[in-house]
Amino acid sequence: MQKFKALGISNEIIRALNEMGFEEPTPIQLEGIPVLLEGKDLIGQAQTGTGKTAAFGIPLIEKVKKHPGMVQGIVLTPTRELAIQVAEELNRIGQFTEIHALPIYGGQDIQRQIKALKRHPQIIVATPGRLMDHMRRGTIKLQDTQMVVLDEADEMLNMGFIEDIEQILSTTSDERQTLLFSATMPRPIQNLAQRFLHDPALIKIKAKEITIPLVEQHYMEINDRQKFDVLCRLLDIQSPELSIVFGRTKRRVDEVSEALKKRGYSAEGIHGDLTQSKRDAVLRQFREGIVDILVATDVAARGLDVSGVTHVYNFDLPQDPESYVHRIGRTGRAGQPGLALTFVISRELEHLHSIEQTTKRKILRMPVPTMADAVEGQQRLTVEKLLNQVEEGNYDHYKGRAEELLTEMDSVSLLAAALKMLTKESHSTPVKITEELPVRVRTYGGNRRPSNAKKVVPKITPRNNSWKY
DNA sequence: AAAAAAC
Repeated sequence: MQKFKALGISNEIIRALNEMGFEEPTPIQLEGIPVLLEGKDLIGQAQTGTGKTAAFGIPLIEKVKKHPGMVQGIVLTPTRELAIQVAEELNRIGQFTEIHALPIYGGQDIQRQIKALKRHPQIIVATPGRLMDHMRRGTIKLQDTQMVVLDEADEMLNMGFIEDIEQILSTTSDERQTLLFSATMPRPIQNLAQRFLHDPALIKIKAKEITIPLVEQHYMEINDRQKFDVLCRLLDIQSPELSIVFGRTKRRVDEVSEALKKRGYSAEGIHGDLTQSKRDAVLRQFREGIVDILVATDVAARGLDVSGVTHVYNFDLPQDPESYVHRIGRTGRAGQPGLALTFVISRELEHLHSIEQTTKRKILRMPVPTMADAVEGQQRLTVEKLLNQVEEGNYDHYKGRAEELLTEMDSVSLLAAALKMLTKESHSTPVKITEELPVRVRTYGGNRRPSNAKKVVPKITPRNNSWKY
C-alpha cells in the first residue's frame, strides 16, 4: 500500500483499495497513474486482468472529485456486460468519495436510465450506441467532460463503433484528457489516436506478459458428437469452482446450456439474443456462484473479470487467435491458476496449430478421459458434496445417496462420517469433520480401472498448481 | 461466417 501512496493517491481511495484487497500496484498502474494524474493523454496496450481498470479508474476519480455536478468522465466499452463491470469497479474505488459511476447501455429501460441520470453521476460508463441515443435526447451532455477512456478500442473498432466514437469525442471539449486502451494497434486505431490524442504517453505490456502465464493450456481431439458427454465427464472429474464453456453460435450455447441443466448441472447460457435483463441476471448469478457453469458466446470472451473461474472450456474452437486469447484470459486472473481446455475436431488441428503459433504458447494435447476416470470423479464429487452437507447439517436430502454410498466406500473415515450423518436427527448439531478426507472410493461392481490403464488428465489443484487426478 | 451493438 505504501507504493500506492507514493503514487500520490488520496486517502479515501487508498482506503478503498485496501478494502478491495489491493496490495501492490501492477506495472500498468505503476507507470500509468502518475502520468494520468499529471494530465497527460495515454495509449495503453494491455488487457483487463493487468489492473487496467484501476490504472485509469484511480486517476479518473481523483480528477473528477474536485468538480461535482455534470458528467465529467466517460468510459466507452464494447459490450454491455463490460460497462456494468467497469462501473462497479469504479464505484468500489470511489466508495469513500462522493463520486458515482453509472453504467449506460442498450437493452435496458431508457426511462430508468434517465431517472438515474437525474442524480448527476460524475462518471458514465457506456456502450457507444446508447450513449449517442442519450446525447440526441439531450439527457446526457458532454460539454463538461474532462476525461474520456476508450476501453478495448480494437474491439470497438471490430464492432463498427469507430464513427460513433469519433462523434462522441468531437462533442467533448478539446481540453479533455483522452485515454485509449487496446490489446492490438491496427491502423484505424492508430489514426484515431493521432486525431484525438495529444502527445500521448505510451505504455505497452509486452506480448510475453500479455499471454497469461498461470493458465495451463490444453486441447483434446474429439469428434463433434462426443463433445457434450466429454464435457460432462470433465466437469465431474475436474470439478471447477466456476467455469465458462464457450460455444460458436448463440444456438449452440442454448443447446449446451439446456442439456447441462437437464443433466443436473448448475449452468446458464448467455448470448446477445437474450433480453438484457436476463443477461444481467445470469452474470450476477454466476458472479455470486449461484450458477457455476456459464455457457457463452464470445459476448463473454473479452474483459469479463469474475473471480473463481478455474476452468475455461472451448466447446468449439474459436474463430481466430485473438478470440482464443481473450477467452482463456477469463481464467488465471489475479494471480490464480487456471486451466483452458479446447475441443478440437480432427480437421481443425491445423487451425489450432496456427493459434499456437500466433500466441507463441504450446497447447498440450490431453487424452479424452476414460469412463473409469469419470466414474471415479463423479463419486469423489458426490462424497465431497455429501460431506459438505454433513458439515452443514442438511442430511435429509442426501439420505438415499448416502445409504448407497455406504456400500461402496472403503474408507473408514468416510464411512464413519456417513454413518453419523444417517443416525443424526436433522435438527441436531452438525457434525464437524476435521480430519483429512480421503477421496478415493471403490468403483461400481469391481469395475476398477486396470492398473496399466493410462491415467493422464490433469486436475487443477489451485493450492500448488500441480496436475494430477 | 459468427458474434457484438440503439430504438
